[in-house]
Amino acid sequence: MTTRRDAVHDTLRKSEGFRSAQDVYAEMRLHGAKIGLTTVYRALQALADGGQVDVLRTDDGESVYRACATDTHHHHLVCRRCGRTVEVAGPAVERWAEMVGSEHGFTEITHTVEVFGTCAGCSTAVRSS
Amino acid sequence: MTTRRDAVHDTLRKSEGFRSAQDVYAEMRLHGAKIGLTTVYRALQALADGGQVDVLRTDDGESVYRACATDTHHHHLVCRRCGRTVEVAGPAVERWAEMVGSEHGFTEITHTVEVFGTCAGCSTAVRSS
DNA sequence: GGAGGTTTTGACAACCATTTTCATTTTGGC
DNA sequence: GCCAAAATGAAAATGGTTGTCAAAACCTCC
Repeated sequence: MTTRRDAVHDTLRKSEGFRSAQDVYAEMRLHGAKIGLTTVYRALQALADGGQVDVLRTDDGESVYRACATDTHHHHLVCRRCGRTVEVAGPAVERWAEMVGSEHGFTEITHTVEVFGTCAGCSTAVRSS
Repeated sequence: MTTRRDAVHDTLRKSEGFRSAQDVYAEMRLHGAKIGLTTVYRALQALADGGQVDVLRTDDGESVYRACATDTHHHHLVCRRCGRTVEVAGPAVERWAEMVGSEHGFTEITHTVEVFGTCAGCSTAVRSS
C-alpha cells in the first residue's frame, strides 16, 4: 500500500532539484520499476499533502516536487537553468509577511517566497559557450 | 490594433483582484463586446510582457492577471476567499533575496513573493455563517 | 487455506486552460 | 483605391493532470 509511495519518495530524494511527475515517472521506468503514471501522480499528491515533499509551479504551469532535507518551514533558491536547489531560511521574511497581513486586517496569513537565479556552474557554462 | 488590447486592459482595471483570461473574456462578452477568447489571451500576454499587468498562478495552475496601480516593483496581499488584493512594498525582502542569492553564488536573481490571507470582510462573513 | 470485502493500481479516456493553425478581416502606407 | 502586413477569431491541437473502472493485491475473519 505504501510501498509505491515510498518508491516515489526515494526517487525524488535522489534528485538534486525539483522534478515533475512525468520526470519521476520516466526516471522510475528507466530503472525498471513497474509503476503507472497515475500512481505516480497520486503518490506525489499524497506526499505533498502530508508535507513530506514540497511543491511549486513552474512558469509554464507544471507542478514540480522536491524531497527537502529539513521538515521545518523554509524557502528555495532555485537555479533557473539546471534546477539545482538550495534550501534557505528567512525568518525576517516570515515576520514581514505576518506584519503586512495583519496591518491590512488579514488573518490566517500564508505566503509563497521563491528565489530564482543562475547558479555559479551554469553561469560559467553560459559564458564559455 | 491596440483597441482590443485597451478594451482588455480597461476590463481588468475595473476588477478588484486577479482575474483569469476566461473571466475577462466572459466579462467582456457580458457587456456586449465582440471579441474572441484567443484575442483576450493574446492581449493579456502582451500586457504582461509589457509590464502593464501583473500575472500569477493560482494553486490550480490557472494564470490570473491584474492591472496594478503602481508600475514600480511590488508584491501582493491577496484574499484567498474573495480575491481582493492589496499592493505592498517590501524593500527588506528585496534585499534579503539578493543577499541569499549572491551568498550561494547565484546571479541574475529574481524572486516571487505573494502573501495570502483572509481579509477582514471575509473572515466576519465566515464567522456569521 | 481460503472466501469475501476493501484498498490500490494502472491503462485509457476525459478535462480544460492554453496555444496553434489558418482563413478572413482590418489596418496603414502610398 | 490597392496591396502588403498585421490582427482577429473559430476551430482544432496540445499537454499536464484528473476521473473511470475493471483487474490485481491485500486484509481479516472464519
